[in-house]
Amino acid sequence: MDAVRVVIAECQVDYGGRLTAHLPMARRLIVVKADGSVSVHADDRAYKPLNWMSPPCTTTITPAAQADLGATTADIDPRVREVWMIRSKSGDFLQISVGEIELDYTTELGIDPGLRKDGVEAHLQALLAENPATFGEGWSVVQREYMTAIGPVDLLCRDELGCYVAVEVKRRGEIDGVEQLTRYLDLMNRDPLLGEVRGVFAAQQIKPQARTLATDRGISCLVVDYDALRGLDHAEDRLF
Amino acid sequence: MDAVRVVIAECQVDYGGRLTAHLPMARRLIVVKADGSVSVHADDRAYKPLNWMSPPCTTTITPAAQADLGATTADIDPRVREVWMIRSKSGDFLQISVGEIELDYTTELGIDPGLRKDGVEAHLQALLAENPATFGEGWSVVQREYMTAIGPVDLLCRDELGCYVAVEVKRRGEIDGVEQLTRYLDLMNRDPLLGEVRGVFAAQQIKPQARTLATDRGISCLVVDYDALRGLDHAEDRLF
DNA sequence: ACGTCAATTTCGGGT
DNA sequence: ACCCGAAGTTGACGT
Repeated sequence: MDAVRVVIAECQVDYGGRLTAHLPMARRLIVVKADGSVSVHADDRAYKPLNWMSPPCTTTITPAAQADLGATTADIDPRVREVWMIRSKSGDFLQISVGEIELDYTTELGIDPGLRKDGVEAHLQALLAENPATFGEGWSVVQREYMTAIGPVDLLCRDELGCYVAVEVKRRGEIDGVEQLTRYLDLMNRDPLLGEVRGVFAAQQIKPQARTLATDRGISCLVVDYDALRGLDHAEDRLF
Repeated sequence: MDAVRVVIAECQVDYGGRLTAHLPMARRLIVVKADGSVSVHADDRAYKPLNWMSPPCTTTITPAAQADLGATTADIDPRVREVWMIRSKSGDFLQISVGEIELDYTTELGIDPGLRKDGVEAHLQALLAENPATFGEGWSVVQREYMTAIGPVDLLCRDELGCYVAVEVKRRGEIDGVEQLTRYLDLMNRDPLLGEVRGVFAAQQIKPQARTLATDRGISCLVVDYDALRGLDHAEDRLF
């Protein structure tokens, strides 16, 4: 069924799976997408639903009269007209007890052309790789995504003295990124071929605690101006 | 305006802010909530919209004819009937160029009674705090959320010999949790008042890599059975 | 399939 | 307001 269904109705919701959750009866927006996913929204909390079921999952709709026959645990709310049971393969379930329905609209949307993004971490890494002078005069990039046993280092560089430097690139520099770079440096500094490897933590923004931790570990911090870098990039495009 | 608005329409979307993104013209589901948030959905990707604007933000709707007057950069798609400009205070914007509208429905949902959850990390921590024998005979809990300079340790305990033990509680134990506990232990072991502090990593599930890293650092791992603990809890309720 | 890491993460709680 | 950590995180990518 390749369509979206939008429902506004009184409903009560019970979820069981990685946790259990309950929503008392109230009027809400229910969206069923072509992928089978179901989400239940209140009129706040931005785009996050109160409760949901991710695809793949299957929905079974039962009239309240029949659902009643199987109900042994508790009385069914008399307002309930039908029960939607949505199950995933992992055993999660979302039970929506639907009362009065105010809107029930189904339509086809077709395939979406998809989203084009610009400005994510990968672009920042690419721009830095093309402009190693951002780190300092005489710096060069040895390799992007330099593989180690525990994962890829974003940029492996050499400084003006030829010393290796591992660069961790983040859009927003937080403590996790420093931990990540620390793990790489610990490993790389056991490799005699590389000699002593220094670390640079490069991000558009660096949180104070991340900077403190980095400094404490002898890692340099570099705040990168994405727009300026992109400008450099465009300037080069014009020159050559 | 305390209401939800559900629109199904042809639209093109342009976002600028922390990154830039573009969606070509296609039929989509647009949801405007009472908090002012706007989200644009395709019929897949579960509950995540293709693009959105989080509250607080303000929406200005302009008929295409007028929007055209201000258009200097590019021709406006002739299918566009009105332009929604949604702006946040931080300068992010979401521009939705709306074409043919298939559905436009607005209604009040009222205040939602809200979601009740059970089984999150806080509950696991509370159950462990009430049942320190889970860690071992003769263990006691000194404090929950024991504050350190770099954040709160989930549980500070004493073992059967009276030695301090820092416990990190997770629903799912992964490498980040081990790093977190390691930072706490590094700090606490500099405090002469505590003496030597050991570490315990307690979770419902522990990933192999997390276990390996923990063991390597002298941190004990404990897999906790949430249901059994809850059972203990209920048993106690009945006994006293 | 699993592990790793990014995300316009979002969301809630504390200081 | 910022900072921190949890989340039913979700999602993409590589092994």
